[in-house]
Amino acid sequence: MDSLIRTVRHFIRLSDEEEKVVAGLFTEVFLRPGEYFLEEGKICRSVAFVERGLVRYFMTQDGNEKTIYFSSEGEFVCNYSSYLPGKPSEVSIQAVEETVLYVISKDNLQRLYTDISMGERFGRLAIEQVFVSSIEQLRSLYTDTPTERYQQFLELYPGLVQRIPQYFIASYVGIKPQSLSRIRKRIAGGG
Amino acid sequence: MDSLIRTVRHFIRLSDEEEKVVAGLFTEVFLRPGEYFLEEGKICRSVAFVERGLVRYFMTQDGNEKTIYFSSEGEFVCNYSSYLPGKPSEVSIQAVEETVLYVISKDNLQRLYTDISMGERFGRLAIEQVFVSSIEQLRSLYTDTPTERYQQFLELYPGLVQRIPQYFIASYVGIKPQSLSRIRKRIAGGG
DNA sequence: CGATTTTTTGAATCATATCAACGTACGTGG
DNA sequence: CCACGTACGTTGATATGATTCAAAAAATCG
Repeated sequence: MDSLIRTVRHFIRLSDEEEKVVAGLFTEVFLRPGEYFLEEGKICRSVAFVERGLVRYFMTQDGNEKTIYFSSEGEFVCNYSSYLPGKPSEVSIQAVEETVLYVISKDNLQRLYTDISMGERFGRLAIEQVFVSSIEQLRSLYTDTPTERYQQFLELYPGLVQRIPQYFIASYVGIKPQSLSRIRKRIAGGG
Repeated sequence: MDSLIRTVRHFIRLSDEEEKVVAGLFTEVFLRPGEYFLEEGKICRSVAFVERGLVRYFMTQDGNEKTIYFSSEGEFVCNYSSYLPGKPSEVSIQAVEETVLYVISKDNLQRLYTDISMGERFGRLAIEQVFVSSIEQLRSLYTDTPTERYQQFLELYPGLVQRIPQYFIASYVGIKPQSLSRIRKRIAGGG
């Protein structure tokens, strides 16, 4: 739980006693590639911290999947659109590779907010961080070309291209696999 | 300040005394159409609540503006990508019509967090709400066509089409004004 | 009313989508 | 160890929809 506690400490001060409380609120969950943290139609009732590995968020539309987001080491995982209002989720969250999560239930997160002295502050700062990264993704969708977005993906998740199917990346970039294939060819060739 | 206090009360309990404190932390700001809450390149140092009117977020790219977001009555306005890390803003926030804002400085917001008993909770809940709407916009960009997004805009901001230039809406939808004009023609015609 | 801004329209162009076929890699079972 | 099936990636031809450039029409403002 080291990296989780370190992350909490990055946001707020924790007494040694509180550290134990926090650690006790999370449970370790192992996911093999393809296993789910959240399935479409179900209500998201927990938040997770990625200790190791990678997950993707995807939606099913007209029979095929659209990957819209990735979360990797050190990031928090949750579909807040389902978790916060308690509505059935429109997206699934699935492990892309061998993944270790520290999962906290809604009830336990409430306890963290109330029992830890700076708990609410932690909640606010953590969500602010996730929020800023989603704004950046929005900006990129508005202003960057698919080619640029693919290259940014390469920088953001180095080494990942080799490990995951290209059609995950294609839909994250906002295009079809065939088009990504052509873009890659163009990049490799003339520039 | 009624609607602001009502919104705060929607999230947390406020004593009568705290209500006065909160009201004292905000200042009323009037903006005429075209005036700015935040200009590109400057650091966003406050958060605002829209009492009346409408603002747009836009970026300048290759000489022309791209509107990426609107905030209207009852919503909080801030470029968190600038406000939170204290970096120069890449976007401007501008009044589209006659707008009344209640503005709170970063310092005063900190006071709200610390001096109001459930202040941190309010901060968390308020940003959660904004966050969920940005996720919805992301989802829409990934899965909806420009035509669908335009129709959703009509539903989301009814009556606004008549009051603001179409090229604001076009870039919000993610297309050029000429294309929106053609889409509108298609919708008006065959369906 | 005249000037300026915004919207519409047309024609040509560009990029991605689509449909379909083929190539390649991987893993399983014979 | 090889043959086969499946999943993934590439490629080609064509279609679709948005973009671009340009100009005209319509709306807005002083």
